[in-house]
Amino acid sequence: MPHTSLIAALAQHVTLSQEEEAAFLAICEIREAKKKEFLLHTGQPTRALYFVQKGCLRSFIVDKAGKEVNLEFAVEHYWISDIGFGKPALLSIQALEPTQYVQINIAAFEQLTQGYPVFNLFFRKLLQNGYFAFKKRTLSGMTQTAAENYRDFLLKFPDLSQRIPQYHIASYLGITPEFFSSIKSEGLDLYQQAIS
Amino acid sequence: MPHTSLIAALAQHVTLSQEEEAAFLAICEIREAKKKEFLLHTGQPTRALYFVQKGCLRSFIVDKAGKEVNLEFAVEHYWISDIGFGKPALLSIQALEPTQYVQINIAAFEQLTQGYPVFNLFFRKLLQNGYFAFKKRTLSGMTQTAAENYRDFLLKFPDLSQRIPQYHIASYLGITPEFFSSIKSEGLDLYQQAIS
DNA sequence: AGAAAAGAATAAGGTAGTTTAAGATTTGCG
DNA sequence: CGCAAATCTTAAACTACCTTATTCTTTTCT
Repeated sequence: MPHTSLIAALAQHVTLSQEEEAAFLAICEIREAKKKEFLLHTGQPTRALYFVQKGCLRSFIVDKAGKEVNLEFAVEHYWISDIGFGKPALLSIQALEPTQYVQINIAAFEQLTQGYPVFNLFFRKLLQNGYFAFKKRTLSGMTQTAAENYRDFLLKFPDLSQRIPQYHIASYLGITPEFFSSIKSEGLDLYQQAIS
Repeated sequence: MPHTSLIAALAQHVTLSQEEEAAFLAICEIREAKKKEFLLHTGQPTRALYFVQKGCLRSFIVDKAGKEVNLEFAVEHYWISDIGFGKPALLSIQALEPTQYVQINIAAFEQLTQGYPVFNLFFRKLLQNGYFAFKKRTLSGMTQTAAENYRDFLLKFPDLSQRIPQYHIASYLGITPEFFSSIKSEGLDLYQQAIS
């Protein structure tokens, strides 16, 4: 059952009939990305959304100074995408590990909503969730110190710090790898507090 | 025609029949808020979204230190809301000027989508737009200097700096009123560049 | 396995933005 | 109008985080 986790993810938001489920699966493509492979480059029209079955993807932008800034990580059972469908993508999306994912073409999805309106609701909820999570993280980023944000990261992605380079985490936290290294060596107590 | 601007805002996203338009207007309530009046308090269940016809609303949170952090301003023809419908609101929403707005109850809206599925699409687009705009601003905030963010603010809300206290703008930019005051006195040239 | 490349730690010096505090100016309101 | 409260400015001391540079460690590639 290659789609088990995907079906479970759908069920979180909507209840589907057998027929709807099948129609949805028909537009899903299972794909593999090698480590460092790009699924989307900034500036390309956004054509798909992605659901990670195994591995890890990141979304990021390049700032004026040419530095990459990580926005989101998507590990097992996470959705990820740029958002301005049709418009040129703000973000790039890249695999940080060999990754197995489901690709859902937006045009095909729009088609699908014609015949099965329930997917409008599904997509709406997905967007709401993503927007909510992003807003929450942004707010934390604005009002907390870097060490506190790191603690939040560890709670949200318990094993990810063992799987990807630290400079990607630093970038996600909005700090330099050097400063990240220094808060780690000082502030491990914060994490101890968090998990205890 | 008290709803002219609202209808125009709908038309940006979807094409509606007379009947659909009427059905939508039936669930809209026109309201007035006095200056400083709250439309939503953090922690309350989110029940509505708002469309500003005249005036200005802000959304904000209170951080751990007790300080208010402004997230979004909504002036004429802007939508604003918390996003985690049903869940306790992350944000508070408050009027910064005497404001005339349209309130759309979420439960009533959900009802409406039963009979008129086009509103699922509408809402989805509204969310996409909001998410996109928020993401864009957040990214700018992360990669730009405060003076550059201020310039972007002036371009997006040309007259708002004359209408509301400056400390609200400072809060929106994520800086203190004192530092805001200092970048203003130095960096007006940036704005001159921007509008020329 | 061994060379090359990528990543991590540490340290010194620098800057954007904060804090605190005081004074100046504007606004709201009886 | 006139006073009180709210808002804005300036400035000095301070802090979180950055930059650059060097060394050490780990991973990747052939």
